Amino acid sequence: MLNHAALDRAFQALADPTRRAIVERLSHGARSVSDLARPLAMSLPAVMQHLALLERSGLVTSAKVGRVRTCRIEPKALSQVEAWIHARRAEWERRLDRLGDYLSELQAGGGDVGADG
Amino acid sequence: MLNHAALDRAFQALADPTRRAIVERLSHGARSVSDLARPLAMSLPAVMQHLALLERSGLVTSAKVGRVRTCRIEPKALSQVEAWIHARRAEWERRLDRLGDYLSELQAGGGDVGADG
DNA sequence: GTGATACTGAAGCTGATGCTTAACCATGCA
DNA sequence: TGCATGGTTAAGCATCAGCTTCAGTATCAC
Repeated sequence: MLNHAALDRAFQALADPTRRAIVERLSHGARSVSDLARPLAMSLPAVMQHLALLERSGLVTSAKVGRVRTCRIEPKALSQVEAWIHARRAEWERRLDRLGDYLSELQAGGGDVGADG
Repeated sequence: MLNHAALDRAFQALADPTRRAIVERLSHGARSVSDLARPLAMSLPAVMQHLALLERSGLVTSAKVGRVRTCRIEPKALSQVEAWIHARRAEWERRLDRLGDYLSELQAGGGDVGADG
């Protein structure tokens, strides 16, 4: 399980459109730093800063061979972010279901709801 | 489908720990503004700014009855963020699978890989 | 060794973000 | 009518995020 701080970094990493573009790109295959930088309208150091953040967040790993650093996605971190969102949505929908059930019951009985506030 | 800008706002909204705490809280049921603010170590206006951002992002909706504004989760927006992450992870894993298949084939044949860079 | 390529480090600028305080408005209630 | 409650607005401030440029270092090809 991703701890609080790590989840924090992961969400923060994904908040930036450039970094999401990088993740999207990397989902199609590992890429070198300058390869990732080429289509982006910014300097190489700027891209490196994004990559550093992605790596600190655990979403991306990289390894250097010779002078080329190759970056790739870390699917585990990605799936843990996914899990967090899913859990919140699932909990909400579970509640709605229970409320639905309760309201159905009431139709055959009587009383007060207390709703969902 | 969530457009680019909306997805952007949603990810940005979730980047902040306070806002994620609010979403987490709301997943257990709708809440009023001051109710949400109570456990948070900040002023009410600060919480309102977070809520405004969450609402602009589409993750949260709210309605005012009398003087009380009640906030609730918008599961659709949440699931679209979830979908984005899932798609990236799925794509990466699909690639890994194909690469695995290819490598298996090679073991029964011969040639060059071209790997995943 | 020389030059090109690929990346790295550091400093600095600018606008956005997250907060604060100090008002203020609207509703509920005695 | 007057006071408490719940929310809202506006202004200001400190910090941070994202970018730039400039100046490196390491590797590779010749």
